[in-house]
Amino acid sequence: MDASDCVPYAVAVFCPLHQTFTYTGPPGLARGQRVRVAFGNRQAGGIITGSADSVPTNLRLKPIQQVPDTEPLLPESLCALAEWMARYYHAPIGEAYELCLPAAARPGLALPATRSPHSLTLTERGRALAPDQLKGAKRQQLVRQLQQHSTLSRDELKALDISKASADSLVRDELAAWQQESHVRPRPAPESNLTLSAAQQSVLTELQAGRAPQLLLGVTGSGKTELYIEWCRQILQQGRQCLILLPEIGLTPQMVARFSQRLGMPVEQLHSGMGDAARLRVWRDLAANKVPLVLGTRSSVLAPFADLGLIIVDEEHDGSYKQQDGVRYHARDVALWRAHQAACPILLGSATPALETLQNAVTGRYQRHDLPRRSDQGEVARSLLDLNRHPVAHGLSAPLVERMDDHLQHGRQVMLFLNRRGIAPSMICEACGTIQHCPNCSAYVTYHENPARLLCHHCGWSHRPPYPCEHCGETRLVPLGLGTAGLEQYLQQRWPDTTIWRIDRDRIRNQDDWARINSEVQAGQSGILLGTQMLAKGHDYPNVTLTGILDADSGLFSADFRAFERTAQLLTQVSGRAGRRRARAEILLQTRLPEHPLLNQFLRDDYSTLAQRLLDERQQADMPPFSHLALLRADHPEEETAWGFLHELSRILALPDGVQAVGPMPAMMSRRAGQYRMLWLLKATRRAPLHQALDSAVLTIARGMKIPSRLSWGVDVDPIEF
DNA sequence: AGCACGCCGACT
DNA sequence: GTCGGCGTGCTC
Repeated sequence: MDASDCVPYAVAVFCPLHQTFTYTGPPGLARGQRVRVAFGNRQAGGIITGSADSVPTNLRLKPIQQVPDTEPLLPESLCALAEWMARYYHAPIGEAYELCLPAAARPGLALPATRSPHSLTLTERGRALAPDQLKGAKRQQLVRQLQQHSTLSRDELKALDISKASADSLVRDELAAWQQESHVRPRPAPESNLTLSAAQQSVLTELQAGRAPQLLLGVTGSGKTELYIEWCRQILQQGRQCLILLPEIGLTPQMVARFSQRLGMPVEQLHSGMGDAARLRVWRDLAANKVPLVLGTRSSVLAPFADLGLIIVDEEHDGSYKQQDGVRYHARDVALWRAHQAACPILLGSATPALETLQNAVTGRYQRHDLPRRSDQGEVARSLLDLNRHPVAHGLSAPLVERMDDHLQHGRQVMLFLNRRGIAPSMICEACGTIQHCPNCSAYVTYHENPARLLCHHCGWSHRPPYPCEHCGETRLVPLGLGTAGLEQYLQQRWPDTTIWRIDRDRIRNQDDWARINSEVQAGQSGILLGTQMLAKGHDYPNVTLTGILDADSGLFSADFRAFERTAQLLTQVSGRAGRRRARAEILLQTRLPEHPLLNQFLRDDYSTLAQRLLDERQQADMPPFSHLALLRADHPEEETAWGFLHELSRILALPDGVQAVGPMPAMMSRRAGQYRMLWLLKATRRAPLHQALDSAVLTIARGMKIPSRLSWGVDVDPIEF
């Protein structure tokens, strides 16, 4: 092609800069097409955002090096999403676009052909067979499943706990065959194989008629999931696509199995554990409208749905929806934007909605629906145990131990909840009394047994004892406080014949561990569950009749204004695990502050009432959702440099009316992985002036300020961590 | 973010 | 004399 035929294009280059770059290329390239360009003295991937309207005349434009695809890979809906994210989150434009592509597509090079995975289907003989004639329980189960679902993918087989060996044995007998998954879009079974309760049916009817974003308030096990599935079935039957967002730990294989069983069709998932190739396949099939439903974690809200018909955000209050590095987006808020753009319904589900969400329901921006508890759920009695008035050993007060004995003797399960924030197994020096810090972070180290190690949960630093005290150098460090590991030892010793399930990050590394322990506990054998925050995300535990919250106070003293909200959610969620289908369940909260208003309100009020009171306090204090926050962040190996950078910015920047600033000040975790973190907090009642302030801050930094070397900075809109 | 250019300290 | 420390500046 003659160079004179070339036309200028605006390209979002994948680098952290707040601007597009102009390149020349052959005419006819479209917005959303991938390119590879020479950038400085290296190559980089990018996306064409449009033709360049004002061509800079003073510089020589470089030509686009490669155009790997003939069509735009990024559909218009995702281009619009990237543009909106860059604007709303004040993120570099290239990073926003890059985030919308699967990792395999980011270098701007030709993509490998993706092969769809194999799935199992019955042969003519297999379809005619009565499963009972077959030998082998697994084989029978598999044939039954296949007769119900027609095909099962490898993932679904795994979810049903059927090995490849059992499948292969059917294939050998010519009852089933592996086939390349067809390119026809799976369809749900037309009729549900379960009946909704009257309450569920009436809420579903309301939901389907709703227009605005909708909030579904219902405890775990109130039947939210069945509602989700039945609504999805309706949307899928119209030939449209559904997105189900789940928190990080919530994406269990059981959830996938439940959806695919009830819908009678395979469903796809997207989560961090998947490889680039698998992700790319789902991504492309979504764009081609060959995948009708996705269950996914945070980043799946950025997937290229061709015809989005419904978005459901389960556990919408969950913190794992907020990305904490790079483009700091909130998947729930992005989901709201996408639903608006696609003009499709969106449902936020939670037993403990975020205060922001509840307030939107109060003002009528969202429609609220309450799903009542199931009638077979028993009463729950909540009470406080004053730790000042009872003897305590290993974190357990005498009355709690007594109640535990009683419940265990009756063959019930007991759940103990330990908030890591409160009772951390830190290391104290016997010689001088210093509690040991991580050498890289402003956090205490924690102590782990088996193998014995000091380690930092924030940067991964670890050291084998003996370790010299950071203050006096003596090697006389002993564990202080109580972690789950230490408590587990004690429980085992005190109740030697009782099963103890430990549920924390050390014991549960992946979805399989999580699924296994959940089904073990659900089997109902008497025992003690001991766990941290993860318990709040557990499933129904019908045989748990006693819940002990060992440190109800922890979290009450955090400087974070969301501390009470999070505590109320945590206490409600943990309490919600227990006492289903049992006449009476007990929840005991151990506290040193028996007069604390939040704890006392928790005893008598439900979450909605409690949350309304917290909202009133937020209004008094002019905090979110009654005002809006944004952070400017600076990280640097030297505290002074990080502070100086933000201070300089605060000096130069003229803030619009209605925007207040706080700081610069150290972040709550002021040092992490050897970097000091400083924050400059902006607050405003209305969003417009806040965004105006952020725009000029970004412009000032990018154009006018010299940025010290090794300094990293960024913006966090609607921050949840300070 | 990368990457080169450039200007001062201890090494074969 | 140079190898390399990282401060500074730039990327169409």
